[in-house]
Amino acid sequence: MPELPEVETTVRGLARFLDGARIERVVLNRADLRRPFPPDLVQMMTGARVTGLSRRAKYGLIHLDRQHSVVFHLGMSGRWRIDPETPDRHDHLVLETADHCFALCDPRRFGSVDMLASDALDDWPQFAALGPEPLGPGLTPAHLKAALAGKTQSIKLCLLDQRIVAGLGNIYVCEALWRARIHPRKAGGKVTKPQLERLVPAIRDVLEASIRDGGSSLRDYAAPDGELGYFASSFDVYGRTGEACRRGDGGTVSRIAQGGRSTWYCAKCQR
DNA sequence: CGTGTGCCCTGACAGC
DNA sequence: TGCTGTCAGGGCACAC
Repeated sequence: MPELPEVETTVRGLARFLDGARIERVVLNRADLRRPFPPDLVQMMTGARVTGLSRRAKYGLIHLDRQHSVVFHLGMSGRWRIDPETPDRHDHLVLETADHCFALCDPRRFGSVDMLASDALDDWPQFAALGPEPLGPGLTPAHLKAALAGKTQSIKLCLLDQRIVAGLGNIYVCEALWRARIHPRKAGGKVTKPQLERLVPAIRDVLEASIRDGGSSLRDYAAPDGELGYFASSFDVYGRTGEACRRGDGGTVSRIAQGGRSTWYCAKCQR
């Protein structure tokens, strides 16, 4: 499910019921996802109070009052189910507070759960390698200009590289390139300055719009099996093979493969 | 170094 | 009603 907006929405949804609560019970239903669960995860979380939740790139963080933070990644198919009515065979980690139950469900198991000292999060290799947050002050045309300099790789694949910008995935890269009218096959190093100046707000706008959509669904988040997904109706190109370009330029949305994944774009307006 | 490929895993859907 | 093939929001290990 998750790119940055979905993780942000998930973290906000979890925070509503988990922030400040004491974790009374922790159940692990298997030993690993992408990686083994931390060996001391259950012991550290059981009885701990949650002091806050946050997000970095596509990672969600649960901060505990024991100088440690639990870091989760939802991979391709991960989601948190709040107060599920029935268990799911892919609920791998389950947390219980006095009032609520939280199940980390991930059928494909591409996700991960790690635990780190809260004051050393920035040193964690996975975090240290990340580029700037796209919604923070670090994402500027100048940053992209420098990060993309000399790149022969396509701009599509460059934007999926979490070292260049942190948190974009396949959907929102397609959407941002469409908004900025940049051809996905254009070499990263050859994207012009005017294009970069369009790309930065395009990235911000598409992420912020999606977070707003997610936020509007938070109202029902506590519903049994409440689930946050993508808002496909709001996509302009993703998955729209053969449809008319929503810019109204007479172009048609094409689908190509890049790096083994699909890209959708309009050849008429994206150059 | 930068770049390209394949794999991890389950489930949904199309076509026969 | 099966089967089979393809594809899916991510990231990493490896080969060149």
